[in-house]
Amino acid sequence: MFYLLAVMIEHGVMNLNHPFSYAYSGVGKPLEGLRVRVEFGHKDLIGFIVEKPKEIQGNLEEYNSASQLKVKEIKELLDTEPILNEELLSLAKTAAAYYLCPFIEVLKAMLPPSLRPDTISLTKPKKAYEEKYYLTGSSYDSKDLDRNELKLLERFKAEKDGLSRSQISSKISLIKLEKKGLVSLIKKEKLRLAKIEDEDFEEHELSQEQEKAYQAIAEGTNEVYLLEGVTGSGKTEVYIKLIEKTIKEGKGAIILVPEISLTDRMIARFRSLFGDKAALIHSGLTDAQKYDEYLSIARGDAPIVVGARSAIFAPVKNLGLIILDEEHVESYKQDTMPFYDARKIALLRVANQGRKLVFGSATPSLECKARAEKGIYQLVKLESRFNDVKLPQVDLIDLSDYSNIDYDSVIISLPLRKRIQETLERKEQVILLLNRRGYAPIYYCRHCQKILKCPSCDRPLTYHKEDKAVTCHHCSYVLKAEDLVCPKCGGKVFTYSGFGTERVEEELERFFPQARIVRFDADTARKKGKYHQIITEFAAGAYDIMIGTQMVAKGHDFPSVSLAVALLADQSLEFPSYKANEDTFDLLTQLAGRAGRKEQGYALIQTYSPSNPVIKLACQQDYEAFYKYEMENRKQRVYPPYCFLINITISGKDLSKTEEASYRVKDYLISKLIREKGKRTDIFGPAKPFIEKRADRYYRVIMLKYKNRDLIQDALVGLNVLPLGESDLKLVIDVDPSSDI
DNA sequence: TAGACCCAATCC
DNA sequence: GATTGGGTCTAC
Repeated sequence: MFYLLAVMIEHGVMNLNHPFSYAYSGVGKPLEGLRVRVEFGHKDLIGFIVEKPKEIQGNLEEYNSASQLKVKEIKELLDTEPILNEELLSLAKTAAAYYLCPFIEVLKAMLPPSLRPDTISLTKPKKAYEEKYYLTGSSYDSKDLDRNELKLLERFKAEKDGLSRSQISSKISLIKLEKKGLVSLIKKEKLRLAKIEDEDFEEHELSQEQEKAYQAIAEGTNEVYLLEGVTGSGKTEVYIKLIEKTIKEGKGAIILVPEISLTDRMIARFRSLFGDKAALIHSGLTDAQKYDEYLSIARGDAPIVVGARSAIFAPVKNLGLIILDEEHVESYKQDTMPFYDARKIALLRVANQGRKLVFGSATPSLECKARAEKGIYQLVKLESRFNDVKLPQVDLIDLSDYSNIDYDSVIISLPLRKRIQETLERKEQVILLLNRRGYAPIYYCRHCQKILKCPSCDRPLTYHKEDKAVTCHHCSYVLKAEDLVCPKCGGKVFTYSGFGTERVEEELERFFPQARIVRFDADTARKKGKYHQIITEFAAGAYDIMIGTQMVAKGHDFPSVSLAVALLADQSLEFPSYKANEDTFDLLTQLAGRAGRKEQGYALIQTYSPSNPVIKLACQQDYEAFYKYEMENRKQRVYPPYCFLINITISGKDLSKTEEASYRVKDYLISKLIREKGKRTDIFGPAKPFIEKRADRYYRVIMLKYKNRDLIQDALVGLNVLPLGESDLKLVIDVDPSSDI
């Protein structure tokens, strides 16, 4: 007798995305959900048992000769119990089908490195133990102990957490005490959890409005809620109360924030309320920490999970509530395999489970808001701000109006200069946003005007003055700015145009020599700990002005900021994505929200298009009006939420072969979706994406707009096994892409 | 004619 | 994804 196992192997490719049969005739019973070590071809790989093992009578040889397979015996069972519970296992299956990606890739995304069905998991940290001496006996006659032994015994009595060998100087007394059975060496699991800085939080009673919102969700019968509340309306307090209730009912909760940096405050707050019942999960933890946090969640020791995107897969026992804060933020969507969206996964996890899901936002995504309006989600609003602080007043500065511009600086207009000066005089802080790193985005030869471009990506290189380098922001290409030679004319003199944060910083230093200025972008935050350092120092008032990329707008609390400025709002508006309007509105709202946490603040928007409706609505801080405007826009152009999108990207090293293949893919889709089904599905492209070439590969995108996924699922599954001709050509499917380019 | 090189097939 | 094995090309 042996067990026949259906095993998925670790290679995350579509043509291996089916179970392979293996045999197990060793001791014990293999289970669905265990990892195994198997020989696949000629290599040892990790596999994952995906079905309930079948008992087969007779021996393996007989079985193999009866079937045409050459079933091999597995080499080893790697786990003693399933690494995923039933819910997560079935979630993985659903997600793999929805995102059209290999099942094993979803598992890898769900599990910490140490538990992944992946060869690397074998070398990753496992449980750590710590050996300490503990007081284990109590009956002794003090006459039998010498002075040193008694002294040591007293220490043991005082130290409940035990003493490690190195903490004890008198080893002889220790051995004597051990022999007398009074102390003994005990091996305990050591948790390598992330250190949380102690912070004091004042927890307030809920306001009437907050209480009402809490009641609506706590007593509602819906599964999904949208908690719509302006910045500063106190959504977090409502979350906390909901989680308290969930814990009291003996259930667990997950709360997601869009970025790792925002988990700091959240976890600190939850640890101060719930102690070690709150676990933290995000990709910035060490592998050991991820493993320990994961296990303490899976065991039920930590029923509350705080985290970024990947925490949506946390194995919370008896999960009752998921909260997704800042629901509209695009970082909930992963832009690499398996391209999942935490919002979608959250919806899958609450479906038909008697659980609740709360989406929170000041500017909900159109999809979410539309569903709330339709009554699919229950809409709960928070309309007043904490302490009744008024929303910031937002003013426009028209950059196309010459009277605003002093040619001494194009980017820091005259009215802006005045407002910064006034703010500094009041000893208040200023935040400036420019969504572009580096000194200048264009670097060109003074002699022949040739713009330097990345040889791999064909996009202009950015000049970084501080690093004395020109770099490509789409790949890792870097050139030293010294002794550069123009590839076209051999010229040696270069100049630049346009503005990046570095250059604005320099301008600010020129205009406000007395001000303390800090730059906050991926370049200055890169170094470890710098991110946090800049935020805390700025919040503590160590600087007067912060200039940075969009990370300055993220939900950090800077009480002394009274002026927030978008230096060039047109920048994000002109981005060729159907979401450009929404992203711009969100960014400007988010930025304005940085000003005036204590009392009314001000925001300034510099723009070349002051009559643009999105900019105007952002100035009025009118989300509802923006929602109506943009819904109409989407309806006209048929974009989500009026349809769903799928992007199919074909890439290759050879441009013409890539194009040829993409037309073949389109032909396939036409034959499957239009001719065969007779259903109307819109197929667009192949088009050149915004970044047509990246790291020596050319890209083409085909976009599908559809309304009913069931009707196109077969065709999509077929796409994954479509022969592309060249082995170098790649096809990637992105379901619900975060943009259409 | 060995070795390089490329592609398609196969992996249970 | 990685390897293999067979076919073809290439240099001496």
